[in-house]
Amino acid sequence: MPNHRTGAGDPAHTLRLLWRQPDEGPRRGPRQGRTLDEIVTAAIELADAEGLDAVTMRALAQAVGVAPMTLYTYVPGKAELLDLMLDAIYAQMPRPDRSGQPWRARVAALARDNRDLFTAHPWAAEVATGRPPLGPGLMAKYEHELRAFDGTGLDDVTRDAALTYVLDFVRAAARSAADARSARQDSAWTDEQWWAANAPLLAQVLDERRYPTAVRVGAAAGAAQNAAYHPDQAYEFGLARVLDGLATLIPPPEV
Amino acid sequence: MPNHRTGAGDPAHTLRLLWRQPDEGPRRGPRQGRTLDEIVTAAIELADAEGLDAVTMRALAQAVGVAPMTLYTYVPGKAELLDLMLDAIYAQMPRPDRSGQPWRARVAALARDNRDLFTAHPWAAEVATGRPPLGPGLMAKYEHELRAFDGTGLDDVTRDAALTYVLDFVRAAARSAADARSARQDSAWTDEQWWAANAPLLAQVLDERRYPTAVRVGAAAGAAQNAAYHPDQAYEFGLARVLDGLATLIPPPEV
DNA sequence: ATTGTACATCGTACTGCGTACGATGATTTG
DNA sequence: CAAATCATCGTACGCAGTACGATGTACAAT
Repeated sequence: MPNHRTGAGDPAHTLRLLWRQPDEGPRRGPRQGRTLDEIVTAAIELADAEGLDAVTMRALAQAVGVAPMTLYTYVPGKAELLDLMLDAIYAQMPRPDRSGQPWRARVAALARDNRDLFTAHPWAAEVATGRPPLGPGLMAKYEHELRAFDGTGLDDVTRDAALTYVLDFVRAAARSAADARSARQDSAWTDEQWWAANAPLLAQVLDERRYPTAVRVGAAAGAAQNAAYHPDQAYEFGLARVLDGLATLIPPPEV
Repeated sequence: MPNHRTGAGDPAHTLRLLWRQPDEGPRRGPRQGRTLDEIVTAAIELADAEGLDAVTMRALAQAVGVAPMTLYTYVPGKAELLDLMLDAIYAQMPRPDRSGQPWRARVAALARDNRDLFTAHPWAAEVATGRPPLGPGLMAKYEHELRAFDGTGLDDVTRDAALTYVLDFVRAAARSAADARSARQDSAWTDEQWWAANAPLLAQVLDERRYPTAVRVGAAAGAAQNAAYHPDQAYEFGLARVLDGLATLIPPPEV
């Protein structure tokens, strides 16, 4: 699959699409038979159901009932479509008021909200957002998530760094889970079968005197997660570490 | 680019290649004109210089001076080639004895070693290793890195989880850096130009009353890193958090 | 020395991707 | 009603991984 990445299109055009600013001017010629939202929604559904690789311009065109090239009258190209998809799912995230809770609960909740996002839309974890889709969805998300650090005493720069740190952790965990998922789909082998196929051959070449710690710890870790990689355990362990790591920056509440 | 992933080939065949176990039996017919190591080395050099996307079977074949289809006599397919490439760069990593140092220094050093790996071979950060290349390189790496937690009192399962946590953090940081790098290469815009192109249009649509925190913090963060994303700062901040997070699991040394 | 077999090499071709280009026809403006 | 504009879409191009089969080489058996 291509390296999926946001912000790859013309910035001005992309921004106009994200904020749904129609070109003004006389509207001659036939009207468009679909809306931009219909296209974006169909693309998201396709990605949810079959993965980002399944979102080809031909497949998407078929899903909305037009010819492939017709899509290019709605969107300059696939790059801009990805920005629109991401901003749309950001916009749909829940944003409850959590101002009454302590910071640790608020940050844990923000992590959970993002984890849920990646559960509902696993493809989103694959997309590189170094140049983020600066649309209304991302803005609302950013505004809401920064609020999780209200009252922690962090300065603005550190607040942004802390949020980035939490989001990067959740994304990395989601990426691992998504990788495992797509490996399961694409490959003829399940994880269990794959490890089982490797084990006997590995035993032949693996010298326990050469790799004593690796063999012992690997066996223990393998047994603890049933031979297959268990993303949930890694997530829970990591989230606890993330919160503890942030706690050293934040003074405990006065009791 | 395809979703790069290790462990996608036949496990038995892949393992045999990783551990360089030649098929026995009578060797009839012409000898091969290249060695597997030559192929793998050329692929790594190509990836280092031009990125993983540049490692096409055609380009690699040209680099080693054979026809594209000839590569398939050395390697069953591109999937197995990736496993070989990764295990080879793992094997080359430095593994100094750090048993005299405190755990925090040892873990910081292991993070640095991995960061250096991804600096030398940025493409490695893009590869999903849910089904890792179980070759001599990975084994040596795993053995050495587990030793960083010697004397911390962590049980084997937690030790593995802690190592995974650190490695995932470094990989995620490297992936962001690699994304930024490839965005710079592929796009006609530099990061600075891209943000500069967005700023004025964004100012028009961005309502400060609607997103007060986002606008304030975003401006502060942007100023602190010169408008462009700065991976080094995020890495330093994150690594300190990672170590603090692990410290809550590990009793301080007796003085 | 000769022959048969196994194997390395490689040319051709298939499918599927994003999308450039240009023809067609529908709709609105003058 | 004519002209301008624009949505729609068929065709085609380059590039990816690699399946298939032809060609020729080097060793084993005779």
